[in-house]
Amino acid sequence: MASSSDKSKVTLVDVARLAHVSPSTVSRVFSRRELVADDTVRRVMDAVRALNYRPNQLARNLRTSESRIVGLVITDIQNSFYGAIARGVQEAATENGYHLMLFSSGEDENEEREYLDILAEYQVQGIINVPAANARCPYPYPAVPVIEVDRTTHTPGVHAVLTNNVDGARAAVKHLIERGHTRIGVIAGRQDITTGAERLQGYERGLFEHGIPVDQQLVAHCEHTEEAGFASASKLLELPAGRRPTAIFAVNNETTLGTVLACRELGMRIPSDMSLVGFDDSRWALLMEPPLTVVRQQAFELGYTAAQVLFRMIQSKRRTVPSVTRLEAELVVRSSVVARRQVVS
Amino acid sequence: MASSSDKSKVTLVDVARLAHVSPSTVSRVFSRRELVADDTVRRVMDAVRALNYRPNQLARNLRTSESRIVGLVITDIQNSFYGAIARGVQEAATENGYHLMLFSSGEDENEEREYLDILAEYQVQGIINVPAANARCPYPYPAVPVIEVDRTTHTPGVHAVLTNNVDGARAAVKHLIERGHTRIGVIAGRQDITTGAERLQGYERGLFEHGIPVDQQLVAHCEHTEEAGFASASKLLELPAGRRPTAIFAVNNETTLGTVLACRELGMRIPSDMSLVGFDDSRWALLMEPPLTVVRQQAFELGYTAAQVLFRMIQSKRRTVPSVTRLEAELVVRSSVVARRQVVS
DNA sequence: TTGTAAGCGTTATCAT
DNA sequence: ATGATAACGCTTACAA
Repeated sequence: MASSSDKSKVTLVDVARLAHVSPSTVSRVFSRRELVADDTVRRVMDAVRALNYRPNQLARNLRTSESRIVGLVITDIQNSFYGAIARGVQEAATENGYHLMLFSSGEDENEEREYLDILAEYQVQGIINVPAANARCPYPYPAVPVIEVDRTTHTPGVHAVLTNNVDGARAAVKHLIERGHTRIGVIAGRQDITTGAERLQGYERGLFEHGIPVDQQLVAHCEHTEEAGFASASKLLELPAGRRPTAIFAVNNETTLGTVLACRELGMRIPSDMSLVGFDDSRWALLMEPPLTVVRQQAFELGYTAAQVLFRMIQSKRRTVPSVTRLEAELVVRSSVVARRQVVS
Repeated sequence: MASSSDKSKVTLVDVARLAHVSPSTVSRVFSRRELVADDTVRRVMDAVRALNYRPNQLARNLRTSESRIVGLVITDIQNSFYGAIARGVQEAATENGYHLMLFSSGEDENEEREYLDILAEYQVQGIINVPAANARCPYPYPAVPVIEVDRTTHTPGVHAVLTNNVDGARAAVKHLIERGHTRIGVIAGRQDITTGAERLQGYERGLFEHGIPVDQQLVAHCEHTEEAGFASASKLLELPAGRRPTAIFAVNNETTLGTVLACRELGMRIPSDMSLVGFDDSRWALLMEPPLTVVRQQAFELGYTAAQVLFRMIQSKRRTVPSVTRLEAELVVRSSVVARRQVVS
């Protein structure tokens, strides 16, 4: 069992001493082994094993100024959508020999700012960020590349990997209209979050393309939370019969959840009393009764792609021209939309 | 706008030069400000702002050997149960001025081992780990404190924060029995994962307490995944009528999901054709039709508590006596269990 | 109250 | 192929 339970940290120098070589040789064994004689490598590695030596990355990184850490700041780690993004980022990071420092900002721009600061102080080599609403003057660190994912602040020079929200929302609205709905409510989210804004835009465009005017009474703005979605949906559902929507489009998974709960609370059946299309797929969308029709984002790919873009930036030192990647969203038709006898206007 | 877009890193020395003080003074302004004259502090802070200086944590930590990083290794970041644990850990970490390095092992003991190595190399001050199945000789780093969460390897000397799985499972079985079920199937998970083992044990004890013998035909072992749960549940559901269970208890959220899908696939209605109790609550359990009766774990608290224990260890240098904390699980009765006409045996 | 100097554990440069 | 030596950016005795 040797000395494997040594309390004190064992360093390069200890290994060097035991192997009867200089510290530089030990270092070379780890970085550029081909420059070291086979026999010496063996001796060094024996010592490494004997002492159970592991290089101190802090020291190594200080010297090389390569932390091999990337930062990920999301708004809510408990939302499975962001969980999937995180998994995508982690997979790409691992593939590239990087590691992940993770923060969840809770949609608070100050917290977010603080986390970005901390990441910079830890000399991360890149940051992937889901910018919180309102995130103002965003990136104080021209030295570290930042990729925005899911949402964007439109900061000049910043890369972004986003969903094609406009087309996703249009597809949802088109589906609803084709099934005979004309009074379509929308839980529109926040307009200072690009996903909310773009999805509302897609909603409006979808209506416009079918010659249906936007009725502001059917547009409910709210926080991107289950509670806010519940409240907003309730308002729509409590409209008098003639002005009440026959269908609702909710722009993210939290508000969709709130909408389902609101329907349940008011005793409205989906889809017979109210049709519903959500944004973001999830297990409960499938297991719900009826299974929910949704616009599915490529969550994992969002994270994975963002990380890819980041590593490409890191590799090719020079500032690449900022790109915006849009991943397509896909309408998944299940059973939460009823076909209405169409009254052609 | 000054020189805020400097490309090259600005260091303590730059600040010192600009403020006409020594590096140590600048350092003291950041660590022990009360030792520095007010006037000097002002001059230094002016320089800090002018240069947009941020301390290099890598260097600082190398010097102090305090990385202020804790590692978290979970098995699946996309599982909302572990997402909640991660959130708990992050919250506690932030409260204590620590930061989180996150890895998701995918239930692979080799990956897990690699991540633990990496964390050690980054000089993390503690590790919170959901040990993967089979994780053999677990912690090679007596120098860094490890807390196991959710599951334990029973390694001597390691702290653990776990759910009271036995009682949770007993409560589920008791509930089923009280509703008249005697043929209760169990999707038992893996026995080399303590959660699986303990929940099966709770199942057996629950039966025993009511004088019902364990029928091995009703015990299905499987991976902790949706697919495996689906397969195992299908086998149970396809048993000939007389030997088929009237109710199923599934030991985690993934296998519960698989079980629901299996029922759906075979056209069996819950609860009229088959009653079901799951382990782990989630949004879909609530939204399902019928809403699912589950044993709810305190996921967030699991993570938060584990981190608390860890920070207590870090603070009080000396090796504390290893503790096992058990958090209670709570039966949440919804509508997935039907009451049967009881045939008293 | 402030400055000097040594050193944390590595790697890079230059010799040999 | 290997070794001496000087950094990397910071903290901390110790001195002044």
